[in-house]
Amino acid sequence: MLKLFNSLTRKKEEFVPIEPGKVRMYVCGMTVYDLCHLGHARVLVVFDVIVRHLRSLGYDVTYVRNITDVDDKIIARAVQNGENITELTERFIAAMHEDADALGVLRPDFEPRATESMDDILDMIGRLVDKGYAYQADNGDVYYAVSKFEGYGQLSGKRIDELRSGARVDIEQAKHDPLDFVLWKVAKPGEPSWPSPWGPGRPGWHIECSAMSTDCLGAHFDIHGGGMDLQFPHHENEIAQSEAATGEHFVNYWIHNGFVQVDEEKMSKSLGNFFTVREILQRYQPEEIRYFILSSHYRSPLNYSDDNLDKARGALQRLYTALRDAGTLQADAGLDSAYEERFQAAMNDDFNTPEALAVLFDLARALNRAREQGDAGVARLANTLHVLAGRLGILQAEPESYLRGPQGAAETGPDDAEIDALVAQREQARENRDWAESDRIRDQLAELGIVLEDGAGGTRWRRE
RNA sequence: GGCUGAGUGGCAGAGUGGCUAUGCAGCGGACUGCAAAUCCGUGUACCUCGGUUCGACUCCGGGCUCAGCCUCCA
Repeated sequence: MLKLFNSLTRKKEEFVPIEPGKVRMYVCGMTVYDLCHLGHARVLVVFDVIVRHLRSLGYDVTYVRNITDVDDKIIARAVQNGENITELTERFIAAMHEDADALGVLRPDFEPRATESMDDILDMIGRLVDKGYAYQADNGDVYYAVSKFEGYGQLSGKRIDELRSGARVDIEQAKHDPLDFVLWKVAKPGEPSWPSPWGPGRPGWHIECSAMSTDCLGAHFDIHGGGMDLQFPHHENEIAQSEAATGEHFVNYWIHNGFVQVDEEKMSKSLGNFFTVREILQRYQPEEIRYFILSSHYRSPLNYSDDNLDKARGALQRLYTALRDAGTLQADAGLDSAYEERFQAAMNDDFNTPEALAVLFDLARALNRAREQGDAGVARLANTLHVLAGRLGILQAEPESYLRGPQGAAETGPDDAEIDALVAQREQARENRDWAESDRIRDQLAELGIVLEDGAGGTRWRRE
């Protein structure tokens, strides 16, 4: 039985889908004006693992993750670069896909874009205006009247009067209430725009998600996710828009992931303390980033440091070593039910990936022990490790190729052939019992970051 | 100020009202020409002060500290 923490109720609840056997899930994706940083990577990986787990439970999952491809920042960046917004967004969408693919993130079933959803957006704004939840202000912008929506503040645990008293002095005099937010922005000269009953303009940020999620999944769906910082106001506003427009309950379960931090501080663009996925990929393998993300619970803060990435590398080395030493995988060897149950129990407990990883390590030890003792269960344990790890999207590479490091590492150090040659040379020395020469070669390789392992079947090597 | 969440051993990070988390690092042993890898064993822990309880790191209350949201943000 799957339990998950619902931000709406702030409680762990049993998951019950609206339609038996099916899950409809929407996650707020990126605004594409720059490269993905580790915070974006965390959202991608966390919800990827959630989808994988739901599917492993047998659910037919429809996963939607949108792309925001028009907003103030995109427009500003495009102006700055002297290009149109489509050139800019296409470039960063491609970059995001590259990063997501590298991290082993499966593509969502639908990836709607704001600019391709104008009909749905305009339709929803129209309904809100018709029902009296929205108004066109003197400056031409269309606003949502927060005071008209009764449940406002439930998701974020905020009270309307407190929000209002704490609200900053608004520059936008056109609003009737400082809490009102924009649904449609009239275009200033030179800005990209789409025609609408309220004049040419572009959608506000919140309305696109309401429109796209409703279009893809219906007015009422199971799970809506995103980063913790979207809880307010973005998701609060989505609820207000969608429920006012459709008259239906919007979402049953809200899932919000915690932040990536640097030195105990949120990683963000404005603080300038962010690391892009590509920067990190120059020094670490993608799977190491993925493991690092999964090594803490999705709602906990995740502190970025080289030390922690190094630990992810060490952990993967151990798991891959166990798999490598177990020999060729046999997919028909079956699963060890005790380990599978423990693993699923961990994942069913609000997607407890650290606990699930601990099961993998116990499995690795059992596997190593079985192999050393010549037990018959090796193939089954190895297969179990491989399959369960696959549900987290790790350990799917050829162990030897992971342990020998990426091609990138070969560019700065010796290539595989050179290493093989030195290893062969050392093998010769060892046969002659020339330990001094043997150790000299091993030390030489060690300085290049190559570690040797002498085993019964010959010498193996890996990059540290 | 309001509202969330968190404080676990050298580091990272789960969890539980009484019973080994797990990984890395450390220590002892096995294996090895020596190593590495692996296996076996092992040490160090639950912010603080009260309360509940036969018994609390785990529940309740106060305090302290930290992070986040309240403004664009994953």
